[in-house]
Amino acid sequence: MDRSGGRARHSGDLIASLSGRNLARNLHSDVLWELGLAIVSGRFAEGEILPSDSELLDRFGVSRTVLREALKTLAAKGLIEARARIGTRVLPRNRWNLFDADVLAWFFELGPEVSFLRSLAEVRIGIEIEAAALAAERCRPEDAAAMIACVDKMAGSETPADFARHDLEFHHLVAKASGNPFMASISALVEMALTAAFTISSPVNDPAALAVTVGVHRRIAEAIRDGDAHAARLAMRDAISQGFDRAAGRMEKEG
Amino acid sequence: MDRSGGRARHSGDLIASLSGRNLARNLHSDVLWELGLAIVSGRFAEGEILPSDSELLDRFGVSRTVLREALKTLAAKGLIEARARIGTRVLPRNRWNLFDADVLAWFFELGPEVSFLRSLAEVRIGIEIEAAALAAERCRPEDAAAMIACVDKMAGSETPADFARHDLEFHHLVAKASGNPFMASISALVEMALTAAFTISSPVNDPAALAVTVGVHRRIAEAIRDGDAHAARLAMRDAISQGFDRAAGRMEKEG
DNA sequence: ACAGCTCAATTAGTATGACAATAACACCGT
DNA sequence: ACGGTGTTATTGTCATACTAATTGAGCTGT
Repeated sequence: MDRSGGRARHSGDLIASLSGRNLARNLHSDVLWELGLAIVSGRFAEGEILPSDSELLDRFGVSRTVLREALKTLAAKGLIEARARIGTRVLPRNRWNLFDADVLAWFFELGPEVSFLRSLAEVRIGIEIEAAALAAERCRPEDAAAMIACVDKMAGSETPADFARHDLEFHHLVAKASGNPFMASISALVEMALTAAFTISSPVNDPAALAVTVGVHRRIAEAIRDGDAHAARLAMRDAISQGFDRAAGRMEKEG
Repeated sequence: MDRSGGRARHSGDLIASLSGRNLARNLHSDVLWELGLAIVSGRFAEGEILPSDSELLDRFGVSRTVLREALKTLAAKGLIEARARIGTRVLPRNRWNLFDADVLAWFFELGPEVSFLRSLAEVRIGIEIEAAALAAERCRPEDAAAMIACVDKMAGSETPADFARHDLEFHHLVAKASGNPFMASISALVEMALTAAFTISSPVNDPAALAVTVGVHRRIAEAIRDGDAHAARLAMRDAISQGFDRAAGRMEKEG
């Protein structure tokens, strides 16, 4: 119907741009996003059979090739499964690949609930605490120096976007210093998502909050530099839960 | 070449069966696996342009439809990116979706190195420690009872496969009790992968090791039942690192 | 009336060939 | 030397077949 229409990808666009993703404007990506959003939002419920090829063909006005490639992409992300004579079924949520950038973006596009953000923050705590501890044991002096420098840049940030970028960079440095590719991959994803959601509630306009945030990040960097895994754990937990509390508090106040 | 041939998916098959995946034997999945393995193994290096459509068409002897759907699936998993006139490029590893069941399976198919397994175990520690702590705070009495019952079944296991299944079930119960869908999703994936790798080094044939393993799992369940998040953390860390140490030790001993 | 079988209908899977859009590169005019 | 322009290779899209798999209805034999 409104295929050529509004194309309102608000938070999805933000996440997409943060992740360095090329928002290619090809047909199959349009269909993909529309179907992905419909599934994640529950308009196509779990276990439900979605319309047959020919009906979707009509609805989107694209060729079978395009439709099928979009469906294959959804299948690759674990959202659907196609079987002959049955149709294409929406898989239960526990089969979805929640750590896929697109799937996450679809959740955010729909205006994620606080419980969703909390779950994500909990994952972040688990992963990054461990990453900080590993970094304390493994990182080279120049890695630690880069972290300290990054904290200084955070302290000097003047806009929320600036602050968010340096914050992101800091956590990325820690993840990289952990020497664990999974840590780097997952924390990049989660941070990207949460940053998109939390940039609004930045501490840059509140000098006291800014000082606290910068201070706790400095504690992380110094603990890592000193090889103190235990202190690094504690400081990282503080940093993340503080950030979440601040954002969640503001969310509940505003909406 | 040997498209119709041996189809030797050893550890991949194990992971596939554990994950309840239907190993559909359609053409596009054959092409997908062959290309996926080639990329993960580095036969198509990061940043490299892989052969054009027409060349791959010849090589695999399939239609363009099939080839393109396989490529779209790889693109959905972040392994490749196609651009007109440029070709299809293998993306850098940090863009790969390492938490995809297929991608993990390809790594295991190639005989994962100890460092790879260690990285996975580290992720598991981070995630499951947090899951155990959350479970301690949130779970209902009947959840804790189910965990205790599961520990009993572990203690009574007689074959490595039995033990692995109950072990898996235990950690699944913890993840579910945490109330965090991401925890459940990621721990399911990681456990599945590590179980496939570690079933060999099961403690069932060593009564002393079995007692230790069962004991530490019982400590987890009891801490969760008592709402003691701190104790749950400690016990979970012990459980996972013990398991990894045992498996890694055996791997290095055997070759 | 029942059990089992066969066959038709439906749906996804595969094949093929054509054309459109894109972008690197060589070419040409200035 | 430079800037615009056309060529061309490569992916993107379309349309139309045909194949394979699987369900379910209807048929058949007992």
